[in-house]
Amino acid sequence: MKETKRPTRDRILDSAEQLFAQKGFEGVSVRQIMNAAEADVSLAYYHFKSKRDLFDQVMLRKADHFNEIRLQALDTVEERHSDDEPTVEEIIGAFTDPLLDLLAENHDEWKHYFQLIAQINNSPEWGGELMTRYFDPLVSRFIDALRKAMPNCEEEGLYWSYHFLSGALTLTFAETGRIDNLSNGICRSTDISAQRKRMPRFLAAGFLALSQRNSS
Amino acid sequence: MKETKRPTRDRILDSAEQLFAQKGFEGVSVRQIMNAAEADVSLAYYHFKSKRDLFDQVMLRKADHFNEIRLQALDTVEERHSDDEPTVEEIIGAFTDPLLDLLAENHDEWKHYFQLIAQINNSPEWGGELMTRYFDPLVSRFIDALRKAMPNCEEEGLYWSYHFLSGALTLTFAETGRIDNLSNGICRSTDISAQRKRMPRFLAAGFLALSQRNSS
DNA sequence: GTCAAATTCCAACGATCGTTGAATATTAGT
DNA sequence: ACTAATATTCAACGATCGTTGGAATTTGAC
Repeated sequence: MKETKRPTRDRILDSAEQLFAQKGFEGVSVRQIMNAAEADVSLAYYHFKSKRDLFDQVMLRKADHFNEIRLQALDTVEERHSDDEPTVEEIIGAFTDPLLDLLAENHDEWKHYFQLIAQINNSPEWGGELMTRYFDPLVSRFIDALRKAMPNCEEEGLYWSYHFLSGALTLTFAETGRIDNLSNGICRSTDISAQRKRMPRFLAAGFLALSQRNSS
Repeated sequence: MKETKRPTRDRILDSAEQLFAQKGFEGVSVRQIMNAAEADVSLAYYHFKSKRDLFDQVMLRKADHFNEIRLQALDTVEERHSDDEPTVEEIIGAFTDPLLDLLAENHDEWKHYFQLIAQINNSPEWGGELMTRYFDPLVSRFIDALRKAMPNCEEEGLYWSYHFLSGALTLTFAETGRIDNLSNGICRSTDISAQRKRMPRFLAAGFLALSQRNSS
């Protein structure tokens, strides 16, 4: 039986995604990436313009699908509530659950991309620019939906709530193993169902707590 | 008037802290650090054993103070409630407010250390180990306090709640400017008082939402 | 002022970095 | 089979990497 090999360009992107996610952009050399991809160093510069371009293509490759499934989930939620308003927890679930589904169903394929985003999001150098470029249109749609679900929420509270959500979500993606250490094995970084059960509820409660204008 | 210069070792640590925070460990060379510190390259290896040792000393330098002020804040809260139980929001406030105070009162001195921790916490390579090494004793004490304040909370929910807290907190520390972009200037990454007003309330609501054992 | 210790400067090491040009092999269209 | 485009290999470029040994200087105790 003939072994059909994965195209070189894809193998490079795969290796780059994994190594960038583990060591960061500067922590990995082009040679290491091409070693992992089992291809000559110079092929990196045949298929991509530069190391930075390779990095951008890694980000781009999955960003669309990343956004689409969440947009679909939001559409589904909104269609289901054609006459009334969806709950905050439902909206947040549409934001987080599709990603947790990806991880649960195809962990090997998505794990490193998620870890990459976790690092980007918390990088002072790239976090502001890259996250904005790749995910802001989607995020804005979700914030619109949340604003409708919490008409009394002040704008500032809405954005800070999303910010807290973003931090909680991306740290979960990072799968650093810290929660495993801290909890002495009670929790596991890779336990997707534990996350799905708790994250939307935790975050929805936070949103609602900031949605009530009050003095204190 | 004689200009008394900051000791070389401290200048190296200062520059290293800033550059590691901005570009990551591998993103900065020892030469760049020593240039910023206005000292010869080889002095890095007189005062420290290696680049990695320099990094560890940067982490260590402020970790103790980092932990102490929060431990004090927790003690104060517990003393204030010698007869009853402190609220979840008070405990979380003791965890976050001392840090926000540092940032508010001495932003230039602490900003980069906070950003460094934000990156470490989300790094698959170092997050698990380093955060555990430097902050776990303190975190365990806070989790103990939270467990007492929410006696019905299941252990797993408790740890996941802290995990979400940790992600929200560290992303806030990262000051990436993303919330500035997303909110069109309504929120600013550096607005400490906005964070202090919202973070404990948001997170306390999340904790409480997961503290009630229920079926769903 | 002397002398030893602590600190700084200078020059360089081998290794690895991102990147490139040109030669070679493979594929696809005719 | 011939050709043109696509893909891969090989060797190397200058720059920079982390690190070191040793000479020169500054400091502090007596």
